[in-house]
Parts: sequence; structure tokens; C-alpha cells
Amino acid sequence: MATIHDVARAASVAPSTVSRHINGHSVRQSEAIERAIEELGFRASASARNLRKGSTQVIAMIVPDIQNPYYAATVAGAEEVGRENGLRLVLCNTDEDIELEKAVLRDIVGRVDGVILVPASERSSTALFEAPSAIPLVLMDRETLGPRRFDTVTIDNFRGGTLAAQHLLDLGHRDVAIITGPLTASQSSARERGFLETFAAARFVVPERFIERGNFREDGGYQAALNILSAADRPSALFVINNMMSMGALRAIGHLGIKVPDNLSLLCFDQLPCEGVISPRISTIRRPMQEQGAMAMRLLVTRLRAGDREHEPRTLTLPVELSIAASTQRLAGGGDRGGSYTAA
Amino acid sequence: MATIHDVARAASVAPSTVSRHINGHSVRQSEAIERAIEELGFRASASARNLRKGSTQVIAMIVPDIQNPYYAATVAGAEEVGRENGLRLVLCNTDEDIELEKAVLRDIVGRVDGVILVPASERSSTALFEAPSAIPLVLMDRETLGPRRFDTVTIDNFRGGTLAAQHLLDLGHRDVAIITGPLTASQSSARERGFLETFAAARFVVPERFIERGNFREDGGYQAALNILSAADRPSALFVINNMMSMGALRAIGHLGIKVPDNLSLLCFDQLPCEGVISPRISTIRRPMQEQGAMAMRLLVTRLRAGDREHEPRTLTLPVELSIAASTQRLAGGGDRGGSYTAA
DNA sequence: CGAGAAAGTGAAACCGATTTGAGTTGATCA
DNA sequence: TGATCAACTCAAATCGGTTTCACTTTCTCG
Repeated sequence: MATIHDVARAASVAPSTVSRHINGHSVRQSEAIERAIEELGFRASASARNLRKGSTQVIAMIVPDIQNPYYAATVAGAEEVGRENGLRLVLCNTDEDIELEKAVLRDIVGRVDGVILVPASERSSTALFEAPSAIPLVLMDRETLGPRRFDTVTIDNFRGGTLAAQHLLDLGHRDVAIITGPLTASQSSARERGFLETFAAARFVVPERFIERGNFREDGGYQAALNILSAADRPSALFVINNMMSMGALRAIGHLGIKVPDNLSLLCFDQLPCEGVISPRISTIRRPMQEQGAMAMRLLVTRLRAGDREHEPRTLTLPVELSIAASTQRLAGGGDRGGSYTAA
Repeated sequence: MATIHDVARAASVAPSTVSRHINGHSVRQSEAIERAIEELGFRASASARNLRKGSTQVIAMIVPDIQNPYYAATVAGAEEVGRENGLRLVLCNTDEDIELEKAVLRDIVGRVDGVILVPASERSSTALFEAPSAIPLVLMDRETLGPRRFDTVTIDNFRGGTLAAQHLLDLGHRDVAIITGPLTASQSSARERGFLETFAAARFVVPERFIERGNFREDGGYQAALNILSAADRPSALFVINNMMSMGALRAIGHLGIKVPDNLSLLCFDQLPCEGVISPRISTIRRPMQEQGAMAMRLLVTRLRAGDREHEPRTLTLPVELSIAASTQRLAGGGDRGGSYTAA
């Protein structure tokens, strides 16, 4: 590989002049340099540049599950804002695995200028970002324990839970079940609290057997839904706390031959991958996904620009809304339209 | 940030000794060094190490659409093989955009030891990888024009097309439509050829108006399906060439109130995101997705190990198979089971 | 025209690790 | 004890760019 020295020699100038040319300064011999670059097929070494400049213009986004379309949407938002600011985005997967996450963080720090992290758990290790000289970290969606606070873009998870509960209450549901996530995931526990507390406030208690914990993935939702729905006394409504587990729940509902919404009202959190394709449409709690990623990147850019650790970490909380469709129905209300999820 | 020199001073040894310790050589003062590293919070600079070593232990995988679960699955396969070989995988998105792809490649080359690329088009620029000194490139799924050949992991796309056609022929379908991709995408055109030629061989010609080209994405599939299915004379069967466009087609089918398989047999390529959730189950052409990613990474590792450009580029072609479900039905055959995609 | 400012240049230092080459230390064996 | 060899160690060179500093050239304007 040709180096900047080769180019300099070919163009009869000093390496520093070539460097200046590359970096947009005006240079007298620019045509000769350009020609030499072309002929030698010169590409500046990223490592050398990074080393000297101390920056890479790359941001890493670390998510627990790239298969989840929610993350894909946030990535799109972050990518766009990054592009506007001359930053490249790379993506890493942690499979909801806190050990893998730790390894990824260790490997990636030092190769990028900043990180957007969706923590696998509230116990995720942010130690690498706690030193004052560390690169900036923005958390998304979930929060972490630990001594230091970071910029965070979250949504009003608690309100999402209350909206869901209130909707089901309004429809007359009293025996409701919830499929939620591990206790260590702050976003699902907030949704869960919002849901349970709203029911409690209405003097209805969700019994233990109607609270199942899954792993946020399709198989977890499937298993949890089977547990809840194959018992003798079934709830009249089910709230599933994220989209992938909702997919699993839908599969279980199909296997069990349960009709939605006639035999069960179903309410999910986040847009489903199958949206638009199944019938009846699913009622969901929604949030601005793309915007969430964009916001995370904006916070990061601000930190990078400012270079200051001065101002306090900011937490942005985006709103959620209830999107009512056909999967939730008034309890014992006669309406009979709506399809079936029965297995073929 | 502490450097290796700071550690060396704190431990009263030379920087080179610290370096050796870090890299696993036996060193007398290892405890003192370890203590110094701990105290100073030392992390070796990736840039400096990359510059000196000329390698990064990172592989980039560049895909046209991270929202597509097919890619997510291949990523998982590649990631695992990478991990076994001490390589970290980062992911970049190109949105099926050849210009963006070019920019991503330019930025990423020099930061990684190798690239797995799913080209956005056969005209994708692989120029950066053509020099003998360039880092290795493995192509996945699609092939590119251009002077040099690269290691490639593909599937038997042509056979996928013929399997699809033969299945529909066997069921008695004669008036069939196909939703395919741009002419510049080799994988879809191979599937398309397999499909059309098989019909032609059976002396049935698929008319132009039954051949629609989409952009591989949900909206493209929706539009294409609308075009084909809202005409007066509809085909009795539809073959959709990839999963995301299949989702769009399903949505269109729902909007138009067409019953599958009673009024239309539907056959798709690749597993759908909504699989397991909708009814009737969709007949599909399938392939080993995870294995495909794993193979790509193995080819890359081989190149990296060998360091040789000697042996010819290899092309691995993985098999496809037909998975028959309820969405394809014998033409005019009475069977009446199977659900409906009617919009709620 | 000449002073002063502006623009451009090259040599050398620098970023922070690894590697080389030339010792130094310590153990082993005759 | 002295020779031989293995195991370590250090100073210096190196990777390939960018930046600084001191200097030269060119432009501007009274």
C-alpha cells in the first residue's frame, strides 16, 4: 500500500504538504499531488490518522437483538443524524447477553468516538465510560445502575403501562394477564409497574399466575403465553410488553386455537414485524422509534462537539400513545367481526 | 488516558516489557505491571496497535437492509464463526443504495481486516478490493461484475426459481405472476430465470403484465402486488422473490380482500418475519441462512490465515428447498380450509 | 516601491503501541 | 569454576499519518 511519503516523493513535495492537500487546505501543487494519489492508488491509513488525531469519526451502536425491527428503526434514525454530522455508524449485537456485551464494549472502545448502548440489563457494565477522559456514552431505552449517570433517551414506559391498563379497564376487562421481561430490565419493569398499579388503583389485583416473565424474544413470549393461556381459567385480556414476545404470544394463541378478540383481547407494546399482514389488526402502545435513535445521536454529537463533561447528563423521555385496533374488544360485548389466528 | 509508557514507569520496566506482558509473553515483573495497569486504568490504544500490527481483528459485514430478518440470521452465523476465531463483527447498513454503499466501503476499509458484503447491485464497486494488497472481501448472496472474482457464498437461486415454478405447475397453475427485483440484482434475476424458464419449458409463457419489479422492500412488494392483482384478469398463483416484498404482497392481498389459497396461491422466497403467526402458513423456498453467514466468515478466515492470494476465488453454492404449506393449492381443487387475509 | 499581512512550505516532532537487535541475567552441565 | 544456552530486558526504530515551528513566497495597499 502506498503511503503519504510515496505520494510526496512522486509529486516532489513534502509529506506534510500532501497531508494538507488531503485535508482541504489550499496547496499550490494540488494537481500534481492529485495525480500522484491517483497513480499510486493511495488511501490514507485510518489507523495512522486515528492515532494522530485521536478520533475516528465512527460511532458504535450496541443493541441486544438486531432481529428486532424496533432496533432497526432506531438505527435508521441514528444513522441519518450521524450522516448529517459526518459520522459513520456501525452496529454490534449482544444477543441480550451481558457477558457478550461486556466483551463487545471492551473491544469497541478505542475504535470509535462514541457509543449508543441499549443495555442488556440494568447491571450492564458502563465502567469503561466512567472516567472523565472516556468517550461519550448515550443510553437508549433502558437505564443502568452504577455510580455515574449518562445521557439517556427513553420513552415514558410507565405511562405506556398505564395507557394499556386503562384501555383494558375501559373495555371492562378485570382478569388480565401480562407477559413482561426480566426484573433487571428497567424498561419492562416500568411498563409492568404502570400496568399493575393502574389495575391496583382500580381495585383489581393481577394475580401472580397471570404475570409471566420472558426473555424479550419470540420463544420467550411463546412459552409465557402457553403457560398463561393453557390453564383452565384464562384471562380475558393479555398485555405483552414487547414486540418480539408478542410474536411468540400470537403463535401460542394460534396453536391453542384461541380467537382474538372474541376469546381474548390482545394488547402489545411496539409495532409488530407482522403488522399490516395479519388480521385482526393488533392494538398497540406506540412510540417514535426513528426519532428515538435520532435523539440519541444528537445527544452524542452534542457531547462530542462540546467536549465538555460539564453539563449534567440529560434524560429525554419521548411520549407513547395508544393505537386502538381490532384485537381489543369490550368484554362480553357482542361484536363478532375480526378474524382468527387458528393454526392452518 | 494512560499510555503504556505510564505503566512502564509505574512498574519500573521498559514499555517493551509491558507490551510483551500484555501480549502473553512470560515476564518477570508481571505482578507489578498488572498492578500498575489496574491502578492507572490502562487500556491499550487500538489505533496505535492497529497501526503497528497492520491488523484490527475486526470484520465488517455490509448488508442492504438490516430490517430484513434474513440478514439478521446470516449475521448471527457469521458472528459465531468470527467469535471462534477471535474476530469481532460490526455491521453496516446500505439501504439498498449503491452510493451509500460506496461511501460505507470507503470509510470502512482500513478500519477492518476483512469485509463480508451483500452487494446492493451487480454494479457495486469492489474496486477497493482489487489491488493485490487489499484486504479480503467475501461476497454474499449476490455477485458483482468487475474484473476480479471474489470468494462468494451464494445459494442455488436458479434452482429456487425452478422449484417454485415446478410446484405451481404440479398444482395445475398456468396463469402465474411473479414479483421480482431489479434487473441489476443477480440473485433475484437468477430466481426469476429459473421460474420463467421452467414455465417456458412446459410451454407456458408468463406474460409481461404478470412480471413486476420491486425494490426488495415491503412497500415495493405492496405496490407490485397491487398492480398485478387489481387488474381484471388475475393470475391463479403468485411467486414473490424475497421475504420483505412478500410481506408487502400479503398486505396488498389483505386490502384487496383476496382469499389465500382459495382465490390465489402464494409462494414466497425465504422465511417471512410473520411466520408462525399468520394462517394459512405460507409455502416458501428456504435456504440455510445461518449457515450461509457462517460459511462467508469461514472463507474470510481462510483468506486471512493463508495470507495468500494464490488459490482461486471459491464460490460456495448452498442448496435450497421447497417447503410446502397451506398457501399453495391445487387449481380448482375443492379443498376449503385455510384462513383469510382480509383486512379487519 | 516597500512594509506588513497572508498564504504556503518543509523538517522534525508526535500520536502510542510493537518489534528488532544487542545485551544481561540466571540456570545447567562438564 | 567456566562455558553454553535459554529466558528476559532495554533502547531505539517503526508503523503512517498530522501538527508545529520557523521560514519563504506572494499578495495588498498606502
